Amino acid sequence: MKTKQNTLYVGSLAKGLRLLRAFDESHSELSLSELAARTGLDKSATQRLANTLHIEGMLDKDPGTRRFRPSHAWLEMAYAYYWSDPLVGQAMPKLINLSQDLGETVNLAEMSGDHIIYVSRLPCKRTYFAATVIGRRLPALSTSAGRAMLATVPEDERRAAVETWPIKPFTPNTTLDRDAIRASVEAAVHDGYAISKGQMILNEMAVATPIIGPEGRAFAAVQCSVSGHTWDRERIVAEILPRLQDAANSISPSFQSQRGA
Amino acid sequence: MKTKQNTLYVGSLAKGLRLLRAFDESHSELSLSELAARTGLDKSATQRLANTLHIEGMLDKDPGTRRFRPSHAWLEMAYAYYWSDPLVGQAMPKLINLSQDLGETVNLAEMSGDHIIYVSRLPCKRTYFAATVIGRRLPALSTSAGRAMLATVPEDERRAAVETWPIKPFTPNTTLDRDAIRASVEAAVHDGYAISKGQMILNEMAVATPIIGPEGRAFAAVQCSVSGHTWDRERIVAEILPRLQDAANSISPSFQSQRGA
DNA sequence: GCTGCAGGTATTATATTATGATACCTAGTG
DNA sequence: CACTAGGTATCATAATATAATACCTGCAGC
Repeated sequence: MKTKQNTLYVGSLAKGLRLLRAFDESHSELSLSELAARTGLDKSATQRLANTLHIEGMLDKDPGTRRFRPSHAWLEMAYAYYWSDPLVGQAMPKLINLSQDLGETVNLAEMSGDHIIYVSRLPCKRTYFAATVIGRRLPALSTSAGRAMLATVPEDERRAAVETWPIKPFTPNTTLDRDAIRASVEAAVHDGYAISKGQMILNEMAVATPIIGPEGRAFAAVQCSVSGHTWDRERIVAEILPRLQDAANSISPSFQSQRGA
Repeated sequence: MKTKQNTLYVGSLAKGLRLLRAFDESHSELSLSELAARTGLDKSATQRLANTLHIEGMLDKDPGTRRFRPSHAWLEMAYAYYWSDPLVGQAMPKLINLSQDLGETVNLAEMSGDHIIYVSRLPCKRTYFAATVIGRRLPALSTSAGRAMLATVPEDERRAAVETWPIKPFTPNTTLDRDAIRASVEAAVHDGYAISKGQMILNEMAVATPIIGPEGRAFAAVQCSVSGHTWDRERIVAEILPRLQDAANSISPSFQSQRGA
């Protein structure tokens, strides 16, 4: 193992985590050999690590197919996360009120490197599955929430982000032109909110307002998703935005603790 | 390490997982020494393992306080879980409809050993925080969902569960008398649903109907929580139950894959 | 019904890797 | 200012993870 030659680094643990990360949206259950292939570990290592994870209750194993799946422990981890994130506790009641008030889907997103991650979702209308579950990470530049947050950081940093952060097409309409993205972000600087259309799924519209943190900088945003068939920009600004902003502002208290190293 | 003397068991990985499990509801951020104390590992081991988890992005570290916290990766794990659980995809749209229809909080619970775990929650009214986040595990015998599910298993198994599964007081009204619990479960056998009152929090009421699986046995339930101040048993049966049952029945298709070893 | 193969399971000798004792820093307290 | 608690770094040691290999099992094709 030529990786991290550090006596404070436990390779076996890191490899075990690689097994966990092998599961995602399109790999929801994996056999031993698939795990080995996806992690790049050899058969023996995979066997030992997967077995350990199974014994420890992190992976379920179908006795018939011998395939591994994430266990309920993965949900318990989300539960523990929630208690550790001071924002969620503050925001939850206001988000519930907001979603009931609007009758539309309301989300809480946080900045996570150059992505955003949905921390809480309150779906009110049926949509596609991925829009209803928490923990989804999306490129910040392609989301209204990400742009609304970016709008609160200093100009140089903002520009750098628009130039370098990753983007990739989700729909034929996903904006891949960084100039267009910059325009959208700068509009958000001016307006204090961001609206996007069809970035993640066709005909979906989203509006987001930042939750301002300690130094005027946002690490989170409240976002509302609606159907582009029944809503347009004007009506969103008139009917949704005011209440969205009220909610975001009422959450804003001091969130000193920034995450990461 | 006298544990699992098995060559297919990687101790370091298991120890790393112990660190992760050290975080919970009442331990949302931990220092190195607290981690060591809670896991029973010595200082050096804790240091190395925590450091590894930090490098791998599983733990955030506050640069000021040097305390560790669950990272966003913990939410991503929930996301991966959702894709692996066939029930969630089936149930979600119906649950959304149901919650909008009722205007009350709707939950999806699954059996997890002798506990239930909330897999999806759609809060409609403000309640206490723990009732709004997924991944919470509760003793099955103390919940309407658990009792509704138990009601679908063979009699001997059911009796054994009522006798032996854990219970503990959450409120002064939590039922600790196993005879009373048996009565409640047997009522659910007869009625096809379970109603509980004040088990987890004072004056909260809950009604649950099982999602019937392959051999007539339920591994999941749809549950609705309401305030005991504004609802009573009769009104729940009259107004909530029918729609709850419709929802549960419409989900029921074949869920062959049972979890665990 | 037999053969071959893919995928899962079990064993073992080897040395790489995790270990934990100890020493060193740093910041906060009395 | 001295003291302490808590975090960080180092290192010799052997315990532990490793990966090669052999063994099962069940399925597909003949």
